[in-house]
Amino acid sequence: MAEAGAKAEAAPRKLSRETRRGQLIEATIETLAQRGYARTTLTEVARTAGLSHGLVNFHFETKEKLLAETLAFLAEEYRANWTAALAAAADHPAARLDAMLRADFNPAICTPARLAAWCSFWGEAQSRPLYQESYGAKDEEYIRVLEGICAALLALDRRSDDPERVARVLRVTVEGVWLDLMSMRNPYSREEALATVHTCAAALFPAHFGAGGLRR
Amino acid sequence: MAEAGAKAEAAPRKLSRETRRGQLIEATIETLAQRGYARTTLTEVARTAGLSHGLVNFHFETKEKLLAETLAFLAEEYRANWTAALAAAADHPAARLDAMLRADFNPAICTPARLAAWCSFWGEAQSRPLYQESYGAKDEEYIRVLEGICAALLALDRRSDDPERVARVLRVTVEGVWLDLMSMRNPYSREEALATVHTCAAALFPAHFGAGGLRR
Amino acid sequence: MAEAGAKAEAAPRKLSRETRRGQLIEATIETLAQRGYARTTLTEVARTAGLSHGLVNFHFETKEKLLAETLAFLAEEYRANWTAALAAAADHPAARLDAMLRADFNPAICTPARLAAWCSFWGEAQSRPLYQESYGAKDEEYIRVLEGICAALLALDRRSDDPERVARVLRVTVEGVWLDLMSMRNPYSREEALATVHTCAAALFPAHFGAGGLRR
Amino acid sequence: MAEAGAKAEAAPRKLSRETRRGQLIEATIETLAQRGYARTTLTEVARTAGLSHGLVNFHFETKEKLLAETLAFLAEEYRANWTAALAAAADHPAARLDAMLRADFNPAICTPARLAAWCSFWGEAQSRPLYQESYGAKDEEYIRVLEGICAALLALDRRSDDPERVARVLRVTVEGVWLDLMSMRNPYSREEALATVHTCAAALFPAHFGAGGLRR
DNA sequence: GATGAATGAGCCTTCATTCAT
DNA sequence: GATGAATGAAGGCTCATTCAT
Repeated sequence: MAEAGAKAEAAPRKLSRETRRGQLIEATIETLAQRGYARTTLTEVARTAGLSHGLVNFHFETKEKLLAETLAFLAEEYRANWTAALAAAADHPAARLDAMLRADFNPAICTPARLAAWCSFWGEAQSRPLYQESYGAKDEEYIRVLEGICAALLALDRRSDDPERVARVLRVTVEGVWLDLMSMRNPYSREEALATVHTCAAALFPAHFGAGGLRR
Repeated sequence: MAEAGAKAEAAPRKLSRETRRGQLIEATIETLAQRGYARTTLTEVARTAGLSHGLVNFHFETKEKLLAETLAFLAEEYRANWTAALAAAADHPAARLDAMLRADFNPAICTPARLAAWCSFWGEAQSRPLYQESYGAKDEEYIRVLEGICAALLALDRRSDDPERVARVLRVTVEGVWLDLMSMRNPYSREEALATVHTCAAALFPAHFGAGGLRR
Repeated sequence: MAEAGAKAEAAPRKLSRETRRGQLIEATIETLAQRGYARTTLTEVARTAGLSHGLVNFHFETKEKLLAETLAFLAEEYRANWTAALAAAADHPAARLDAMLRADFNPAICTPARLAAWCSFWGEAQSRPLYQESYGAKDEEYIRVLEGICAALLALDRRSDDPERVARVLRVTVEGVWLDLMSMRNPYSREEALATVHTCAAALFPAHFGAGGLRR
Repeated sequence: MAEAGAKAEAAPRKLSRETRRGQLIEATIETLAQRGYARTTLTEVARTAGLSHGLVNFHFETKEKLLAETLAFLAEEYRANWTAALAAAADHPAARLDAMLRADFNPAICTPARLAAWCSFWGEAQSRPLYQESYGAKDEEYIRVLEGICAALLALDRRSDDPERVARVLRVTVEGVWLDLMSMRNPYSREEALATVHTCAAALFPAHFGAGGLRR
C-alpha cells in the first residue's frame, strides 16, 4: 500500500529488503495470534503474507531467527510507544503516570493480534534464553521509569509506602488486564480495561486519581 | 529419585490405572514447565515419568487428551485450594478475602513447575477452545465469589465503588504477580509476592488491610 | 450358547481349549469381513469374541498363526462341504457335477462373512506363501475331482474338448460369481448366482444341463 | 535402470508435478504387487521410486489419497483399454465381443504387477467406501456394454437365453481367470488364459466362436 | 486359565531447511 | 530476488507381543 508510492503498479516483484522483512514480521504476528506458537509454521506465515515458502528462509535464515526478530520488533514497538507518550506528557508526576498507563492501551499497540502474539511467547520464553533478552528488556526500563514516577508521587504526598511495591501493583494490574483481554472468551472493552487500571491508580494515589482517571 | 526414598523397594512394574494416570499428569506438568508447550513431546513426558512412551497413549489415547486432562487437573486442584481456604476462614468479609489471597500463594499450589505449566497453557489458550473450558469454568466461579466479598466489604464501609472493578483489580494483581514469578529471571519470593497483593488490598480497603495484611 | 451344554450358567470362566479356539477363529472371520485384512487387529478380534486381549496370544501365540489357522479352518470347512455333497450324490457324472456346483452355494458356506474373509486373504495371498499352503492344497484336490467329472461327461458325449479347460471354466465361473457376491454393493441372490453357474454348465454340457439346472 | 536408457544423462533432480505423481503411482502398483496391501508402506513406495519418503506426502498429502489415486488410475487405464479395443473392432457383435475379451489380456494391462495390485485392493474395497467408487465405476460400464453385445448375438441367433446371465458368465470367467493368474504359484500363460475364455465363449455362442476363438 | 498393564518397533505425518531453476 | 520441488529428522500413534498378577 504505502510503499507503492509514486507508481500505481500493483505488487512489485522486487521490494526492498526491509519492506519484505516488515511484511513477514506482521504475518508472523498474525499467525501467532491465530494459531498459537506451537502451530505457527513457516508455510502458514508465508501464506498469510501472500509470499512463497522459500522467501521466509531467504530473509530470515531460520525460523528461530524470524521469531526472535518478531519478538524484538514487538518489544521495541512497545518501548517506543510509552517513551513517546511520556515525552508528550506534562511534567507533573501524576500526568506522567497517566500517560504511561494510557499508552499501554493505545489502540495501535493494544490490538487483539498483538496481545495474542505476546501471549504466545510467554509460554515459550521461560525455557528459551533467546527470547528472555527481548522479553526482559521490554520490562526493565519500563519498571525503572515507573518506580521513579511512583517515588515522586509518594514524596509529593509525604507518604512512606514502598515505591517498588506500589509500582509493581500498577504494572501487574496492567499485565493482568492484558491477560484478561487475551484469554477471555468475551473480554471487556479497552475502555473498561483502562478504567480498571484507573481504579487501581485511584486507590494507590487518591490525591491524584479518581474514578474517572487523572484529577485535573 | 522420589521413589528411591524411604523404602528400598524397586518401583512396581504394574500399577493401577489411576496411579499411573496421576504419575503421568505430574510428569506432564514438569515437562511443560521445563520445555514449554511447543516442545512438550510424549517421549519427553514418558522419560520424565520413567515409563515407556507407549504407556502414555495406553492411558490417555492421544496427546490432546493428556494435555486436556492435565489442565483439568490443575484447574480442579486450584479450585479445591481456595475453596478449602475459604471454608476454614472466619466469617468476616475481610477475613474471607485475606484467605483467598493467601490461598493463591499456598506453597502447595504456587510452585515454579505449576506456575510455568499454567503459563504454557495460557500461551496456547486462544487457539484451543478445549482448554478454555477447564480454564474458563474455573475462573468464573472464583470471580463470582471474589466479587461477592468485595461487594460486602464496600457495603460495610458505605462506599459506592463498582465491586466488579475492585474485584478485578485484586484478581489481575494476583495473576500479574504470578506472571512475574514465572517469567522473571530472578523473581522475588513468594512472601514478597503476597506482600505486593496486600499492598493492593490495603489501597482498595484501607479500613481492613494495612501494609502487613489483614488488620486485626 | 451351544457349548453351555448341560449347565444353564452363563459364560463359563474356563472353557476347553478347542472351544475357545473355535470362538476366536469365528471372531477372526467376522473381523476380516468387517474391517478387511489390513485393519484386522488382535484387539478387535478379542473384542468381537467378547474376550480379553491377552487370550488371543495365549491360544494362538502369534497373529500370524491365528490367521493361518483361520484360513486352514475355512479351507477344511470348504473341502468337507463339497466332499460331503459328493458322497451324497447319485453316481452319474452329471449328478456329481451338479452336487459340487450346488455345494459351493450351500448357505452354511456361502455367507457374507465367509466370502469377505476369503476375499481378504486373496488380496494378501501373493505375498504370503504361508496362505498358499492351505489355499493351494484345497484347490488342487477340488480341481482334480472336477476335471475327472468333466472328463467322464465329455467321454459320455463322445466329445474331444480339453477337459482341463472345461473344468477350469466351471471353476472360475464359480469363483467369479463369488467375487460378485462380495464386491458388489447390491449383489444378486444366491439363487441367481447358482442359476448363473447353471447357465455356464448348460452351455458346456447341453446334453445334461438346461436353463433350470440338471436335466432329469 | 529405465532412465539410464538411451541417454547417458543423470536423472533430473526436479521434475514437474505430473511426472512425479505418475512415477509414484507406478511405484505404488509395484509395491502393492510385491508386498500386498497391508505391508505397503510409504517408505517402501518411495524406495521403489528411488525418492525420499517426504516427497510422497508432498505430492499426495496422505497415504489414503495415494492409494485412492492409484486405484483410480488403474480403473481409468482399464476402461481406456477396452474402450480403445472396441473402437478399433469390426462392427459385427461377435467381433466386438472378441475385441473386449482380448483386451482384458492385452500385455500392457494384464501384467503380473497390475493383476496383483488389483487383487490387493479387493480385500480392502469391501470395507472402504472410498475405494468402492473407482471399483464399481470400473465394472458398471463394462457390464452394460457386454450385455448389449450378448443381447445382439442372441438376437442374431434367434435364441431366448437371458443376456444378463450370459454376459455375466463371460465376465466372471475373465475375472476368475485373472484371479488364477494372480494367486497360483505357477500360473498358466496369458495365451492359455485367453484360450480358456474362448472355450467359454464357444460354449455360449457356438455359431460365432470355436476352439480357436472367433470364427471367420 | 484369564486379565490388562507395559513395552518398543514401525508407521504416517509434519515441517524446517536446502537448492536447482 | 523468487519459486517450489526435494530431503530427512522428529513427533504422534498403532499394535503385536510380553508378562506380572
